[in-house]
Amino acid sequence: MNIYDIAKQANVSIATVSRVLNGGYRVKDSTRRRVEEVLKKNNYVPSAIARGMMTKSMKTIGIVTIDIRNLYYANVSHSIEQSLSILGFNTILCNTGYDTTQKVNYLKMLSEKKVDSIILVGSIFKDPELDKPIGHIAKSIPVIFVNGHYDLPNTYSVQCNDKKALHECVEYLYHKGRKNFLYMYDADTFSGNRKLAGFREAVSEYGLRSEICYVKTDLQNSFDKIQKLLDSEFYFDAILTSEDLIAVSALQCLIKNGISVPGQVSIMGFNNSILSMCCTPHLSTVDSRMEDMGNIAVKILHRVLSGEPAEPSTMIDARLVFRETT
Amino acid sequence: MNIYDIAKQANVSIATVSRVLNGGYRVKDSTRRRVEEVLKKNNYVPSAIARGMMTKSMKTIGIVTIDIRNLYYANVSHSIEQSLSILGFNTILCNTGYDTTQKVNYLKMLSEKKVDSIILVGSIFKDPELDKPIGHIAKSIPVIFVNGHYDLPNTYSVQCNDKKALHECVEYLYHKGRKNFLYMYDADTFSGNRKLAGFREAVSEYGLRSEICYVKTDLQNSFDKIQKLLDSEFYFDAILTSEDLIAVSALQCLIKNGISVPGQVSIMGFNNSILSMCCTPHLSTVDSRMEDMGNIAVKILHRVLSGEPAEPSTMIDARLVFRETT
DNA sequence: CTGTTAGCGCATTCAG
DNA sequence: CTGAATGCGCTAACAG
Repeated sequence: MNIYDIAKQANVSIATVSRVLNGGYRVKDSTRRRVEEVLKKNNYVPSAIARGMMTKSMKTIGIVTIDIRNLYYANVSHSIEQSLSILGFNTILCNTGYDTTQKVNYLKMLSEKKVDSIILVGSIFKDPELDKPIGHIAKSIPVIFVNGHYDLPNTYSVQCNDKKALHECVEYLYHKGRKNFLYMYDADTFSGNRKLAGFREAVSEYGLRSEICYVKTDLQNSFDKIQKLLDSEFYFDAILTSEDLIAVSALQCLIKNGISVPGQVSIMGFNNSILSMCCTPHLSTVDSRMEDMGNIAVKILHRVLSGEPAEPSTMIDARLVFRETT
Repeated sequence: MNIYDIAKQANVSIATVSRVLNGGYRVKDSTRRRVEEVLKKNNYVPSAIARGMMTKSMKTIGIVTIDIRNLYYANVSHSIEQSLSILGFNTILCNTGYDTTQKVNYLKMLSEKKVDSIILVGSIFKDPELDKPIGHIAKSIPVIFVNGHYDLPNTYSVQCNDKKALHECVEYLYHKGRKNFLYMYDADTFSGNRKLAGFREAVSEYGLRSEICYVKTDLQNSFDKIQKLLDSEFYFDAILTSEDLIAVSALQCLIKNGISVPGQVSIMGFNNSILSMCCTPHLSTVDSRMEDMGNIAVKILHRVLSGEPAEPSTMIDARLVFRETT
């Protein structure tokens, strides 16, 4: 069932059918109704792919993330997908994992499918192998980075001011009398690096003792690392993390060791995910405004696609949320 | 840059270019190499949409879920996406929410994009408005239900035996001496109904006192409901839920009220999500094998798409996992 | 307001 | 092994 069939049944030309399909302007009311009737009767569904052939657009965008099971990616992706859907776009989801080859491969698939844009959410590392593919793609379609940044033309980024947030966390706890800080992080992403930088900056600004510890995004691994630290000589009275999950694990470990939180040690997570409400005591954390990030990314994209000028880089502030672990 | 440009540069016809693009059979080694060189040099990317025009396939499937932020949907979707990616398919993600209109609209968009199949994960309710659209779609492409079921031709389902799982939970706690059961559920999905049925069946089989309570998938709402129940006359010593999140909330409420878990009350969640490990004590729960469900769904789909026969309906057993709340 | 025509970029006959 | 010709279903001029 295509427009030819419809045209025949309605006794019009395919051009007319196409017109009513696209808003029905410049077509007489009576014939439009006639065509619409035939359309309904046959349960006609236009082929977006034939349409895309002409318009050069399938009205779909690709979103590239590490792993949608991670609550941060899930939240941002959801917000992007919803905003996009309102604009009539569909979303191709790509879970690349941490492997560069995978990422390159996904980017290639998206290129072939002629997506209207690609949004990379937090999935970019300081990986030189990605420079070329991304640069190449940006030559034909806009590329948006959510919590990432590439200094390339036709590239836009929306970031959360993670650095400032970490700085403020340290500052807050310092004013509460904390002097020995542990920072646990799980990823070398752009965002991860900024958080780390914020921590380092603040810690040196206030002349604090500190330790930095890399862990996997995994409850057990974080737990073990904390336990090891507890058994070592490093004394800490404040733990900051790059992810709620890590903070939850740290919290559990401390409690198991009979350490009072926030009595002896303060803990803060990051992202304000549901996890922060599932542990006891409830976790203080940083609201990285995942939903806003997604919405803003789409707003920018929409502007770019409409040919309007758009900020190449926008940064929004996180918000500290204090609950029971500080 | 299209095959015409390539053909010209390589001094061959477009047919030859097309051949090397599709495996390079029936083309002399030397000319194939020549074409491949031109391909590389120009950084040629074939247009999946033009290809789709002929082949009637864009190599993409649609996955329809309620909300990817829900850990259950995220896990299943992730597993589907990954399996599909290996087969060369991309995935269009749709978060429909609970609104029927939205669902119908998404189904329409997917139809227009000519996806090779649609996988509905747990997103189907006993909603008669969906019968027609789904039935219509199934006429042209296979439709797979993950934790759902429609008795339509060209329709396949993979389900977790939720009913049996709930039955076993009750049975287990009964043998531990529990006699007063509370079941809290959050959704009227196919799966939700089966869980409820399993609970009812077991509770009546063992002659137990029981109460059933609907809550929103939301910490606060569950908490309030439990508190209200605590203040009422209904006494319970076992809580079963349709979702880990609800169980976590129940757990927190009991603890706040000074009730010992599992001393006085046992609690079990459902899904074995990361949430079950974030609370204290760790939640006993049901492993609904989210990853397996996704893999199986894709395996079935692959068979159907290859023209091989496939089971219209497959059911796998859940596994109870006992931690610290039972 | 409506119809005719020409592609979009590719896969696929069918000849050679 | 290779090329010429055709069509997938639609949009977009361009005429009328």
